[in-house]
Amino acid sequence: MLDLRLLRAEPERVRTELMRRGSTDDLDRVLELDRRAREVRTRVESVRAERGRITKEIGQAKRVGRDSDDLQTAARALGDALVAEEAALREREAARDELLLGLPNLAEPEAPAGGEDDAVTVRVVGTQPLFDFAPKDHLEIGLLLGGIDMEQAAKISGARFAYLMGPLVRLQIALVGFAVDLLEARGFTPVVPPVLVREEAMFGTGFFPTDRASIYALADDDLYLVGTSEVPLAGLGYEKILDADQLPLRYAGISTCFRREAGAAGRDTRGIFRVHQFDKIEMFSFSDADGSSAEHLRILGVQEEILTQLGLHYRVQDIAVGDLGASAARKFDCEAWMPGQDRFREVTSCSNCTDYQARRLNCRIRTDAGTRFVHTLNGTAVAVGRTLIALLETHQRADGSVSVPEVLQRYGAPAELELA
RNA sequence: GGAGGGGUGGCAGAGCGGUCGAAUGCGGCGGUCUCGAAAACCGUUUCGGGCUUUAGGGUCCGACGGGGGUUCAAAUCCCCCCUCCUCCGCCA
Repeated sequence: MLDLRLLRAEPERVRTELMRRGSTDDLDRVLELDRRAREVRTRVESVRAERGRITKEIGQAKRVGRDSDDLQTAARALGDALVAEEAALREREAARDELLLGLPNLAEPEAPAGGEDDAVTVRVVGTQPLFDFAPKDHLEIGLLLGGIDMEQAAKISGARFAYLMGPLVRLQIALVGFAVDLLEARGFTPVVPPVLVREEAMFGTGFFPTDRASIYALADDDLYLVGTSEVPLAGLGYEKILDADQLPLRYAGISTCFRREAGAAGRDTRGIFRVHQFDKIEMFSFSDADGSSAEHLRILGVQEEILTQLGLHYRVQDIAVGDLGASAARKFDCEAWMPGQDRFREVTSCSNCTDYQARRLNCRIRTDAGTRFVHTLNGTAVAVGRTLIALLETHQRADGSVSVPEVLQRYGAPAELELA
């Protein structure tokens, strides 16, 4: 959520900023609704003040045993007059807030202009793996290894589900162990969070109302399956005033993630690249306003460290403003080379949400000048499914067997994955 | 799932229709005292919002888990929800 006071004080600046992201329609309506809401609020509050004065007088009269019927009549009249005004106030403020909630965050000035196709490549790391045979894609390899069964998953759960089996489970466990060790060494406290959350958490992180269609909802309970542990990790700061001295607070969430993939019909239908359920380790930081850009780069650094240690060829993309999620002010994606697709595909993503989520979550620190919203940041450490794809395809051999990076062997993975 | 008891400021804890944004204690901050410190003593100490302001403030409204209701008036009475605790049942 944007700062309403900023909208009032510098509407032109906000308009220019929102123009970069392609949407200014609601801004003027928010300002107009706000003006109208405050108009009523001023009236309502002065009537309430008047009634309060009379009510106090009644109390005094009662104590002395004096008659107060006239005062009571006057107070009742004021109260009756308030009913309609208060309803109007609620209505106008609700209308204003609903639109305000839908406005996206202001982008960092450095974020590239444009949309989906306008991401700027920051750097390319490693070299493209070369094969003296036609490289297979991860599904072929997975089948040869006996590590993936999607046909049977389709029968019991539907499209975009998979059984991960045998050697790939070993690989996942090693990946998780490796990542948790590295993250803890970088100051991130490991967390296994709730994956079912209330709608407040979804609003607080900005997934509602914008991305409601991508979230699974339970039919019989008012709970939602998280699409990322970013949601419950952000929830650690919900309605809280944090200790400023303890920032940045860093957490690494380990969870299964659930996504409906509505609107992605027909896209990436092969294999486990885009599925409804996957496991992910996610970094999340609560930072102060001054430190968030540095924290963002720090998170990106950890992501690159992981990809490098896994022996993957990747590039870093600076995402253009038009392609940012509602909460993000700046976003970097790491795209790993996937030989089976012969191109770079997203494996991690990290966003600086500045104070946008914090304002919705009401997560603050106390300063000499009062309370201030923190900044929140999130970034993928390991998205298991997509990382497996990159690993299998990058380290494959002609017969379909796969060599395993040394770091993962240290965490219990076999030196190579043999054909089933 | 059943029965009962709680949710009040950073924490503990009183208040149970009006003078209560809230006693008291602890903690925090400022000061007195001291060479310095401790102790003692004095003062101060919630958050959100409207209006206003020569920018330090002034003024008013709202908030006692959340929402609704009764009343001239609700922390206090009634209803619903959330949540914590105790006991019973069930369970990895």
